[in-house]
Amino acid sequence: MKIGELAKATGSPVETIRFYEREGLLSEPERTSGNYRMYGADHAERLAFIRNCRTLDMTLSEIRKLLSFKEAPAADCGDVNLLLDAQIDRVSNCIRDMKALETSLKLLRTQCVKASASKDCGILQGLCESTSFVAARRAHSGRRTGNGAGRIPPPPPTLTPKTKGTP
Amino acid sequence: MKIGELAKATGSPVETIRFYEREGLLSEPERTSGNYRMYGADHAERLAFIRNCRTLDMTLSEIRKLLSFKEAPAADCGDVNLLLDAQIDRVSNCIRDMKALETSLKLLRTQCVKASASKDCGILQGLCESTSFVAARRAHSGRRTGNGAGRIPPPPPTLTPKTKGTP
DNA sequence: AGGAACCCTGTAGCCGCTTCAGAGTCAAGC
DNA sequence: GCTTGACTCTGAAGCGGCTACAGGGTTCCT
Repeated sequence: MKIGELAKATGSPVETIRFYEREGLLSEPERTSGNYRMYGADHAERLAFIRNCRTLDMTLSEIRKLLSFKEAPAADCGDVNLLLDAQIDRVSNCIRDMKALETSLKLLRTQCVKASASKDCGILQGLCESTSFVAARRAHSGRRTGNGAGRIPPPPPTLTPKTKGTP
Repeated sequence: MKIGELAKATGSPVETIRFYEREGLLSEPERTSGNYRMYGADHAERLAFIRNCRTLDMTLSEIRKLLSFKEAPAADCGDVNLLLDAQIDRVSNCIRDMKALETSLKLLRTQCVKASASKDCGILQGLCESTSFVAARRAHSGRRTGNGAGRIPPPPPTLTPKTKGTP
């Protein structure tokens, strides 16, 4: 099938399929005389696997690992379990953090029940101060070094104005 | 104070402060004769505001809006409430989705309790199929058009191999 | 005077796509 | 045969929110 058909069959955008090919997740398919990609059932299956993993929020590098396990059918699958456990951990932590965030937001929201002038708005004032509303969300969530485009979400700042000074 | 002092005072990396300046969230400060940025208390306050908002996972464009409300002290703050409500909504939806994800992952995890050969691993097999493990996580979470680097998290695929065919 | 610790600008990288520009291919209908 | 339109191709750039360099300049302390 052509790329558009594969796209329809799996529900993935065409561009994403080409992207996975560039990334080495999908092998390069045969081409027609007109240079169109032609896919078979094996490609569709592999793509479905990838999309399933993505739906479970795994990174592409994790998916790469899983695919390599799939390709070594005699190997020990213990690492698959580890990988999944790590993912479950990440998601659980994320839920915990998001709940704290929700609490902070709702608390902040109570500071201004009815519309008034901005200068009297308890929300804007709350956002100026440091401690109370934001306190819940600090530390934890093992900030994976490297980048910051937090999927699962950003573990951003730690905010606690230190009394300045150069020690 | 110099940028490093501001950084220490607010707990934000120096590079982030420069980044906010480039993005127009912080105004350009005065410079010393040696071209060093020199900040005052007003900058520190504004930066604290921004970091608080980021801690609450607001986007920079939302923060820009909030800052503009702050700067128009006579304006109606109803939109601040709306903005916060939208954020609360997003976070709540995210939590719901993440819980479904957690459920899927844990279900999948039960498919392989003890390490064996990859080819017999229930997890890898589960990831090949489409329905069961992944089913929880479909539709909803209003995929904001534009980009895909989902903060709060990605609303990825919809996977349901349609019976192919060109209708 | 020398060296450490800071600061500057500018650019590239992270993730997982998405979107675009500009061109080519192919099947159907006239 | 010729046009139309739907598809496909490549390559590069953009999103968000930073982070991390490289290659220099400035200040402060000894």
